[in-house]
Amino acid sequence: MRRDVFHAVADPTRRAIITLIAQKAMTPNAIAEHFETSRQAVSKHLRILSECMLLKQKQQGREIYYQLEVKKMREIVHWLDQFRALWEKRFNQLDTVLTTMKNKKS
Amino acid sequence: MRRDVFHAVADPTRRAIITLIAQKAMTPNAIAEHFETSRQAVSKHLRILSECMLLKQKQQGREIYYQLEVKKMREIVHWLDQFRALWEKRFNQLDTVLTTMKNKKS
DNA sequence: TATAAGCGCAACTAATCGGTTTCGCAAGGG
DNA sequence: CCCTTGCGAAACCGATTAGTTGCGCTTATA
Repeated sequence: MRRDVFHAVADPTRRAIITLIAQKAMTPNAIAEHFETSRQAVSKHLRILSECMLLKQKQQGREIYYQLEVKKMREIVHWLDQFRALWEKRFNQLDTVLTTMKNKKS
Repeated sequence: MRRDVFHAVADPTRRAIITLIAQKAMTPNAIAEHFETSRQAVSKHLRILSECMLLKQKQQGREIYYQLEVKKMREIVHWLDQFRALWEKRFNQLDTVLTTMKNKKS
């Protein structure tokens, strides 16, 4: 069983849930109302998100409020950092080309 | 069959392949040498990456060189942008709003 | 106190996943 | 010309997935 942020984010419904509970804590029922799926399906997604360490939860009577552990999302950003240089290199190269053209003109 | 960048990135082997072919184009065999798995398994991953529009390929004789379409990775970055403001919450709300406005402009 | 609401958990199902094995085809090399 | 090499595609396998249905526990409410 693979449980990491990348797995959490792979499913589109899960991404929608993540976006939903990023701003404010919500109960499973409240979340389920935003989708076509059942409360139980949402609950399963919440369990996965929880196993991926992506959730903060707070019991309030018989209701459980779930909110996103936003910091955890930065793990994806960190992995993506290795590519940032590559797609910025394109701009740098373009800059070089432009500079060269400009210099040749003058 | 769900084929998007998030699906591509969900598998750890696929992430390793992505990292590998980000810098320079490689043949399936050359890629497979970096892992425990077979050439065929790598080929399957390449097919998936290709369906996710993450590959550039170039035939050279009987060899096929695959390289990462780095730009496509930015789709993940764009999705993550919605959380950036949330984990930079150490600023007060006005600062966050101003930063968001500034980033959207540039 | 009886009933309803909110929830997690377990069992089940069809679909999909990552991997292997096998095959066929095209391109080099002796 | 044959043999090897590099590759994709298909068939198959066990494991995992996302979803459903049904259950039982706890908490609120009439």
